[in-house]
Amino acid sequence: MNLIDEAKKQIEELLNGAYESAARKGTLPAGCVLRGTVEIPKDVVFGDYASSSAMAAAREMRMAPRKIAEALCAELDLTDTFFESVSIAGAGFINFRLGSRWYGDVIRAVEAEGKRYGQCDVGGGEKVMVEFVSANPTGPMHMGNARGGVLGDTLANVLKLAGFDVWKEFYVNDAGNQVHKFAVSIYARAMQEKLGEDNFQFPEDGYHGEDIRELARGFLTEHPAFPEGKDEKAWQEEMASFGLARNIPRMKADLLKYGIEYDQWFLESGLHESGYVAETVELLTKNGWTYEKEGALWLRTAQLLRKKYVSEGKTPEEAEKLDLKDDVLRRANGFYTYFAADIAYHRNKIEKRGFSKVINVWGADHHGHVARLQAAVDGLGLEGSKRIVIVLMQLVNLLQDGQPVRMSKRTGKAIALHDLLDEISVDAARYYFNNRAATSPLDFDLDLAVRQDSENPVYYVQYAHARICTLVSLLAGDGHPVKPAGALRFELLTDETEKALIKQLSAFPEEIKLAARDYDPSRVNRYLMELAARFHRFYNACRIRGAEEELLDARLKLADTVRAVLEDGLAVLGVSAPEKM
RNA sequence: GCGCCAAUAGCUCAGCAGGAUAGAGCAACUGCCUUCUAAGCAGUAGGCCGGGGGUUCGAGUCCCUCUUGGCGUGCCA
Repeated sequence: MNLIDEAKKQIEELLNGAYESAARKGTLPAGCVLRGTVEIPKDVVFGDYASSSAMAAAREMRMAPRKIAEALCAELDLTDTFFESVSIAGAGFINFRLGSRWYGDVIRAVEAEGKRYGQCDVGGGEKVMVEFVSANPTGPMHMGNARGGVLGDTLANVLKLAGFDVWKEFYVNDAGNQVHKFAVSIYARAMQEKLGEDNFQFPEDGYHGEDIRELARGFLTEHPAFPEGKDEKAWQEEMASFGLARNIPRMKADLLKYGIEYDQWFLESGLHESGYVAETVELLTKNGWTYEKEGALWLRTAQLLRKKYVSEGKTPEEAEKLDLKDDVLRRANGFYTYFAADIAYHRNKIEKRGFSKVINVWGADHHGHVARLQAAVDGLGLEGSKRIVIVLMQLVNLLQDGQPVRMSKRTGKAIALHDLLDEISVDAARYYFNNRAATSPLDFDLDLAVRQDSENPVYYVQYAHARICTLVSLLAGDGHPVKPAGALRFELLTDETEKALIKQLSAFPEEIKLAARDYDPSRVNRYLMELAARFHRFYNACRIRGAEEELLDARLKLADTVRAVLEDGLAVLGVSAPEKM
């Protein structure tokens, strides 16, 4: 149950009812509709909830906001509501103060719903896919992949709680140009092993990383006859398969260390082999969106984009002015581009597998691709602009000693994921990578992340959980087990820290809802920080052990309720909730 | 050139379907453990929310413009 929603809804109903009777009595003009929002004021002196309806209605009613507020308040009956008092303040805010019943309701709701507390049904069982990381299997994963992995996995958890039917997928680019480069690179290293470093030229645009040398050596161990018996091309093909067969399980293992598991690892090669890419391109041709030029087959991306922009509200003149380019789908050499495969892949997601929404976590450097992909899928008649959601993630700046470390796959300087985990815990990594909204760049300071002290905010949250666990078991030893909520007197919880803490408990379902709406799981981090902070404040202000019996029981229950929500919230993040620290 | 994203405390960032006196963490300073975990709490200090216009009863939040930074603009993926 979302008690914040309930409270807001109740205020709207109260005010609408008050307006109707005021209009009947003639204290307010009839025929108006109350607008304005209900929100939680920053400062509790203004009450627990505030409505701006009176100010919003001022113009339409031709009355001073405070006069409107007074007329509304005169008609309010708070009997049997969450609220005990109402007041008018400032320019015409109507401020509501919660009665004690509401606080008990929150704790009882968390107990009654158990693990379901925090869930909501905005998803309505809608089938959605979250595709994330999808790193090239031609080399080790780097920091950006780690962030994407944590972001995607956490987002999937949030969407599940919000009532979506979530499928997690990794798109394996095991076809196309970069696999060719991969094969050529291994081949060159293998030849160098055989002939000596200086006697075989390594391709300039090849992959220079040490991992390629290792793959070459591994290949030679299994194929001592190399380079005899087959031609260059055949060897390279075999090397590509060999390398992918090594790298893909390695990526799976690395991600699993972060607690990231996929429902499916989807192979790009399958789309090519089954003819699905060719068929998709044909479909675009049939729809009139392609043309041939200089031996290649082109997509009329510019035209598709203009159509998309106009349907999204731009005027045709504005759209015409944009400098847009078409894309190649099939090269002059007969091979399909990555773009063609990607269009086919999204057709597969939407048309073949029936996902009503596909959410892709991409690095911000791919942003130029977003609208083009959506427009292309529009061209297939599959509502790409509506169904494809791209969460753009700003890149990770790796810092050491406060100085940026340049990362480049080509020069092989990428910091590998499994190395990172040797340094810091999974908990710290998962919290750290989810600590910023995807839209803001993330500085990853190696020296800072390695520190296992209170510097890292994850410990602040975990500490609150551990503190409560100790407390609960200590009191159980004293003969004070946590009791069911039904028998407890929560109206005894009158301290400001107690009320603030309960209000934060009530916000959990709302936070999940907003995190799902904005595709922003980092909200959960901030929520938990605040919950932990309010607990620590309560803990310092209100003693539990030694308090009078009924108060002790109510406070202990409150603490234990916080523990449960911390545990569930940390679970969303994939972070453990330790009982001792 | 064009396009996307950003600019808030010394540092890193929240706050953005407009609301009251702009918040947190880190860093600095002052207090609080004979009583439930001090990985904690309380307090002090720190801000023309990049500049300028506009819409509004009301703008950090929306619109325009300028400045600065990141990224993109491949028959790469």
